[in-house]
Amino acid sequence: MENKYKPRELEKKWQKIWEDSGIFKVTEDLNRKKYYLLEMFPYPSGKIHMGHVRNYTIGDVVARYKRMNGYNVLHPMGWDSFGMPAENAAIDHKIHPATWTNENIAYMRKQLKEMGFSYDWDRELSTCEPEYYRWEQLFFLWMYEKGLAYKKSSIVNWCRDCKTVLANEQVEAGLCWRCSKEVEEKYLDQWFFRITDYVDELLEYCDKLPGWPERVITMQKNWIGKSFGCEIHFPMAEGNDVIKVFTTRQDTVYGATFMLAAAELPLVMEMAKGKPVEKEVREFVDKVKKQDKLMRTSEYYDKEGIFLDAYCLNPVTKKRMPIFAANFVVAEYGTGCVMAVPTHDQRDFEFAKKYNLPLIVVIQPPNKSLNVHTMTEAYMEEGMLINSGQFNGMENMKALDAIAEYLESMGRGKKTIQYRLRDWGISRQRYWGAPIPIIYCDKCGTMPVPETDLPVVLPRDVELTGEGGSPLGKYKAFAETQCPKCGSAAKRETDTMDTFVESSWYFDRFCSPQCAEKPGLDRKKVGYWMPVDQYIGGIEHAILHLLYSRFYTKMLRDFGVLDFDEPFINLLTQGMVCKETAHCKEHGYLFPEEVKDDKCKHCEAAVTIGKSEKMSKSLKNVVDPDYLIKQYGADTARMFCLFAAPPEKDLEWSDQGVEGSFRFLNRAWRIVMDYRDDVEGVKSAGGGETLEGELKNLRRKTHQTIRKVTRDIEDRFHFNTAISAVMELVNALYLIERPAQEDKVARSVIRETIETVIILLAPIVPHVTAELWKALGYEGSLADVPWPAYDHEVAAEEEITIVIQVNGKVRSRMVVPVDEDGEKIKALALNDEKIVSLISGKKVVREIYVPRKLVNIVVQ
RNA sequence: GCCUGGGUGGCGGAAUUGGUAGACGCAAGGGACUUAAAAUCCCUCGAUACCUAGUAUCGUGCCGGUUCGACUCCGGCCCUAGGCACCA
Repeated sequence: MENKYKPRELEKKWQKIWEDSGIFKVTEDLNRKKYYLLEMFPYPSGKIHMGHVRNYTIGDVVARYKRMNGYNVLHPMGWDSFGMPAENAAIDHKIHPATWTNENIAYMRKQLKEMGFSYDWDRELSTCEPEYYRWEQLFFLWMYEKGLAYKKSSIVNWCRDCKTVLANEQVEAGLCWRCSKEVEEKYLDQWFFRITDYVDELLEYCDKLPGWPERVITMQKNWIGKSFGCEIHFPMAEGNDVIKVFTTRQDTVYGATFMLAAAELPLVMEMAKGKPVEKEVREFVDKVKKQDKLMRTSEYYDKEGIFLDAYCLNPVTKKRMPIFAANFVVAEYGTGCVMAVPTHDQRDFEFAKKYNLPLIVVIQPPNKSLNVHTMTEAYMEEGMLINSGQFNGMENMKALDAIAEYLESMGRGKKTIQYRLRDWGISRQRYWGAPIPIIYCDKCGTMPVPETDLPVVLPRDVELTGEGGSPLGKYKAFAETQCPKCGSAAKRETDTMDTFVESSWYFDRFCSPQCAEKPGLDRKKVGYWMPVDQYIGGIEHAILHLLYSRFYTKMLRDFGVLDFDEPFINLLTQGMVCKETAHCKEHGYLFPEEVKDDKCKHCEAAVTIGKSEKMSKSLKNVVDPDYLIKQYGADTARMFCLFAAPPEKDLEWSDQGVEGSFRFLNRAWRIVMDYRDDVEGVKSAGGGETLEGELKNLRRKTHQTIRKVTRDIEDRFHFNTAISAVMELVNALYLIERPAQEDKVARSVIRETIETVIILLAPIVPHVTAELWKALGYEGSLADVPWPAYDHEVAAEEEITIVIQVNGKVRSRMVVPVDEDGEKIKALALNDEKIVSLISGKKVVREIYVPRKLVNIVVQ
C-alpha cells in the first residue's frame, strides 16, 4: 500500500467490495432490534444536488451508526419517478418521459453509489413502474368503494403554463409553485380523496408525535385549522329561505347589522335576479372573479360590496339586515356567508363605514366606553356584553356557550366545528402519472376497473405535443374501452393521479418491494419494519407530503393492511444548503467559474457578491457533487456537509471549508500510516496497564472522545461537534512524543487511540476508515465492528480546575483533585493569593461552592 | 397582522441542567523544515487600555428584571428566515 491518501482509488475499491459482498442487504430477523431509517426519496430530475448529498449523508451516518450498535437496519432508496418535468422534457426535447426518467435514474443511482451510501439496493423501487402503481390503483378502488375517493365538479387552481390543476398546497401566494405563473380558476370534474374524514385523528395525533419538530407540528395544525364556533340561521325577511353562516363569535350576534355573501356564490345572482340591481350585481360579480385571479399576489385590495336589494332578519334582535355581496368573503370557508358585526370586527367596521351601515356596540371594554359615532376601529378585545338581551352583564367569552345553546333552543343554530383543510384533489390532466382505474359507461355510469384487470398500464406510445388537454384523452387505444359490466363501448378516465399519492405509501412498499401478492404489501414484513424509526428530509414537505402520508397510513390501517397509526416516529428536517451569489450587471447571475478576481469573466465588470441563498440553478450558486467527488472524494464531501453546521440548520457552503475537511482526512490518514509499523502486532490497550503522564492523558482523552461522540450522535444528531471531538483527539495524538520501540504499553495505548479514531469516524467517512482499518491488519468489515463503549474510570478526570469568583466575576483558578472536599476547596479559595488581595478589608457575606465547577465569594 | 425558528469573533459554529463565553474548523499572522515554493509540523489569534511580560475594563441584537452568578430564565423592543394570512 502506498502511503498517500488517494480518495478516488480507495473509494471505488470499497464501493465495489460493499456491492459484491452485499453487506447492506437486510432481511427480517426477529431476534434483533430493527431500525428503519428513511430519507425522502428523490425525484429523478437529472443529477443529484448538494441538498440530496446533505440529506442522504445525514441518513447514512445514522444508519451506519445504528448498524454498529447492533441494530438490524433497513435503509432503502428509490425514485419518485412520476411527475411533470419528465413530460416537459418530452415536449421540449422529443424524448419519451420514460426514457428521460430512466436515464436520469441510472445516472443518479451511479452518483449515490459513488457517495458510498449504505443502501440495500435490492429494494430499489421506481414509482412509475406498473409493479408499483398497480397497488395504488387497487387502493383507489377500495377508496372508491368506501366513498373515500369521489368525484365532484369544482373550481380548481389552473396553471396556464403547466396546463394542469394544482392542489391548494401547490399554490404559493397565488402563483404556481413550479413555474410561478399566476394561477387561474377553472371548473372541472375532479377526483378527490376524503382526507377530511380523518381530520380529527390527524389533528389529535399531532400531539402524539413527540419525535417531530415542534414547528412541523405547528404547521400541520395550522393547515388543518380547526375552529370551534356556531352555525347561525338568519331567516330571509320575505319568504321561507334561510341564510346559514358559520361564526366563532356568536357572542356578538346581537351586534350583527348586515349580512355578507361571497360574490362567487350562486346565491348572490339568485337574490338579485329580476331586480333593478341585477345588471349592476352581475358586473360586480364578474369584476370580483377577475380580481380573484390576482388576489393573493397583490396587496389587500379595498373591501368592496354591493347591496342585493334583499334583507334577512337577525334571529335574536329581529332587526332587518341588508344583504351584500362582498369581495373579501371566502366562498370555500364555512358557508360562504358571514354575519357582519361592524363594532367588533375590523373588516366589517371598514365595510360599514364605507357603505354607511348601522353599528351596535355589544361588548363593553373594562376601562372605557365605546361610542358608535366616535369609534375609529372595531373593538376586538374581551369585555362585558351589553345590548344583548338576557346576556347583558356576562363576560363575552363566557357567553359563547350560553348564546350557542340559546340559538339552538330557538332552532336558529347549533354549535359546530370548521376546518381549513379541504379534501385532496388528485386529478391531473397529465400523461406522466398513474392512471385512475375508472371507466365511464353511458349505460352503467361510473364503473371501477375490476381488480382482476389491474394494473391499468400507462401506454407508452402517446404523442406529447404540449397542447392543452389530456394527452391520454386523445389516445384512442387507451381511452376507448368496454364497460366491465355490460360490455358496451365506454371511456376510460384519462386523468392521472397527483404524484403525492405515490409518495404517501412508498415507505411501506420498501418493506416488501417485490411483493406481487395483493395488496402489494407483505403484512409480516411491513409489520416487522414499520413504522419508520427515523425519517429525514427537507422542511418544504412539512405540510403536503407528511400530511398525506399520515392520512394514507390511517386509511390503509382501516383497510386492514397496516396495524399502526402513524408512519414516522421521529422526523428530522434538515436545513437548506446555501451559498453566496455572484451577480454581474451585464450578464446576470454568474457561476463561480465565471468570476475571476471579483470580476466578470465575460466583461471584466465588477461582480456584486450577494447574500447567501439556497443553492439553485437560477441563482447559479450551485456546487456540483460530481466535481467534489472527483476533486476530493466522497468522504470529504460527506465530512464537510456534517461538519459545517448541525443538520437542522442551514448549511453555509464554503470552498475553503471543504479544503479544511480534506486536510483533516489527510491528517488522520498520515498519523495512522505513520504509526502503522509501531502498532503492528500490538494489542489495543484494554485496561490493566498502569499509565501515567501523557499516555494516561491520551487514554483518558480517547475514552472521553468515545463518550462525547456517542452522546452527540445518539442524543441529538450533532455530527459537527462529534467531528470536532475526534479532531481534538487527532490533535492530541500529534502532540504525543513518539514512544520507543520496546515500549509495548505505550504502543498499545496509541493503537487504542488510532482504532478509536477510525471507528468513531467510520459512519461519517466510511471509505477512508475502511482502508485504514485494513492497514491496521484487520480483515473483517469495519461497518460491522461494534461501536465502542467508554470506560467510566478511564474517562474520569483526576484533577479539575475550579474557578474562583468574587461577586460573580472570575478572578482566579485553581487545580484540585477531583474528589477534593468542598470545605477544603472553599478554604483554598479564600487563601488564594489573588483573592486575598481582592477581598482584604471587605466582609465576606457568602461563599457558594458549586461542586466540580466554582467557588463564588460574595463580599461587601 | 398572527404562529414558529434564529441573532455569539473577520467567517462557519461550540458552550448538553443557570456556573471558566468563543471548543473545533476556516481565514489571518509568526516560526520550523526546504536552495526555493507547495505541502507538512508547531505557535498566536474577541475588543480596548497600559511602562504590551501580565493585568484591568468591556463583550453573546437592544432596554430592563430575577439571581451570589444569565448566551441560557422572565418582561418589552429591534432585526432576520420560514409558515399562515380578509378563515368570520
